[in-house]
Amino acid sequence: MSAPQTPIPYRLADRIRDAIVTGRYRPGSALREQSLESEYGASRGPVREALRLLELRGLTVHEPRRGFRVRPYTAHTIEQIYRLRAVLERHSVESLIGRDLAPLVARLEESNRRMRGCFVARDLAGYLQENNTFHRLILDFTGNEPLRRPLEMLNEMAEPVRYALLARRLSKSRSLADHERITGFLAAGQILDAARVTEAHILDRLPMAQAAVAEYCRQSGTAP
Amino acid sequence: MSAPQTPIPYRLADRIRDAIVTGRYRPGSALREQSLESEYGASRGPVREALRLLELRGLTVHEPRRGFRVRPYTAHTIEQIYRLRAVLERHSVESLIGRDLAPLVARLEESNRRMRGCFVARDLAGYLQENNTFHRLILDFTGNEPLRRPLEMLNEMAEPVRYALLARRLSKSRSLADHERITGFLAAGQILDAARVTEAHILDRLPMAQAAVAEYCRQSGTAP
DNA sequence: CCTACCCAAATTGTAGACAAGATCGAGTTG
DNA sequence: CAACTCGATCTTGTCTACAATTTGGGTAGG
Repeated sequence: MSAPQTPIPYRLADRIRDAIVTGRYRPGSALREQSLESEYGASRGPVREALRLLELRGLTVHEPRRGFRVRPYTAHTIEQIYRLRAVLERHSVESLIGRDLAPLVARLEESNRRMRGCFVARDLAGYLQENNTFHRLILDFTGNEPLRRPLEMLNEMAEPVRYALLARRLSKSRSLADHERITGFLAAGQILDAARVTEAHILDRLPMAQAAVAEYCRQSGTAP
Repeated sequence: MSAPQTPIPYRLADRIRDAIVTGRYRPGSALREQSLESEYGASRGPVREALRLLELRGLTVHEPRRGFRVRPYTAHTIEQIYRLRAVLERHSVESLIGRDLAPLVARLEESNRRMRGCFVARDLAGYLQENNTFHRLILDFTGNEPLRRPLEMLNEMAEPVRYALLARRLSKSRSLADHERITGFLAAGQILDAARVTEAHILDRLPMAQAAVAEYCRQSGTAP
């Protein structure tokens, strides 16, 4: 009768993720199993597993016998993440060549409408979420399974910085216009143009992200 | 006094990895904790962690309450993996722009010499390993940390197919010639040419990989 | 000031037990 | 005959407790 309950490590990973993204756990700081155990009321197994799940999502790093830490950042790292994301998102759009894009375009237009709604309502959280939805719709439609994990990883890695940006109210809405251009090109079957705009769409934000990363990083602890 | 030993899950993951790559565990087949426990003489904790480590390397997949399975493959998946690897390796070479490549070139030439040695000695295993070394040398030199995990993942995913190819003695040595061309371009500072050849170097092998994947896949178990 | 040793803290490994969910087959029903 | 239901059984999920290694840092001695 009750919905099949998702295992503790997954729910735990989401909660820890939020703490990382919102900056409560600083980049480079140690995540000690005992602390997390008592903080979240779970036992060792699930805690370790949650940390491994977060490693899979790019938010933690682990060194044997040294434990887990929040992934450390530098401005240079952020640049590498954004450039890589640009390349991969472009690749995902290019891989749409030869497909019937009508169903995808319909969903993208719907997403754009919702995003516009969030924009006029000043719902920044919803706006950001809809932004992620747009890119996820494309990725899902490609059906490119090997591409999913790397892209999700890079997106998660960039999420703390995006949150820092949000807190400063920067970058209010180049996104929506870009998304509408991309959707338009896809609707017209001009895939390569859509891919080019997608790449630029991501690279455009790099400067702001680099400005925000300084905010986000205080103690780095960039151990080799 | 004793050497600092690497934790059990890591050694265990390597052993299970070998069994997957060599085809002893078929793609899509279930990896049950109890079986692995008794087979390798470790207890459930380390076994579960080893399976998570392999998920991080792209060799296993996990569904909550259903357990771990060897990652299933299709010919289509292999194509996606190779195309993605081509894009990423190209990106890694392109990111060398503006660096002093002398130290890298020296190491690459050394690797090429070793590879030639393996070739004349008909040491196929060493040849394959040296092949991986070449690409790893470039990746390490870029210092692009966010790029490392995705590329290693895709490489590991392709490893079972590569092994199947090796078993059939196919594709004996376009690699060495390609590597020497790439090294030459890098030595001459022609990065973009090196990047182009790198991309082609990987895409060239796609047809053979697709031929081999049929060999490797017998029972797929491609559960949604 | 530097080195060697020692100790506290953290991670790692193991065992046992029970709960919760999934799998699969037998039996029943439409 | 097909589909569905109900359990028995297997597997994963979770917790507790204890032992073993290793790390990191502090202290004493040269």
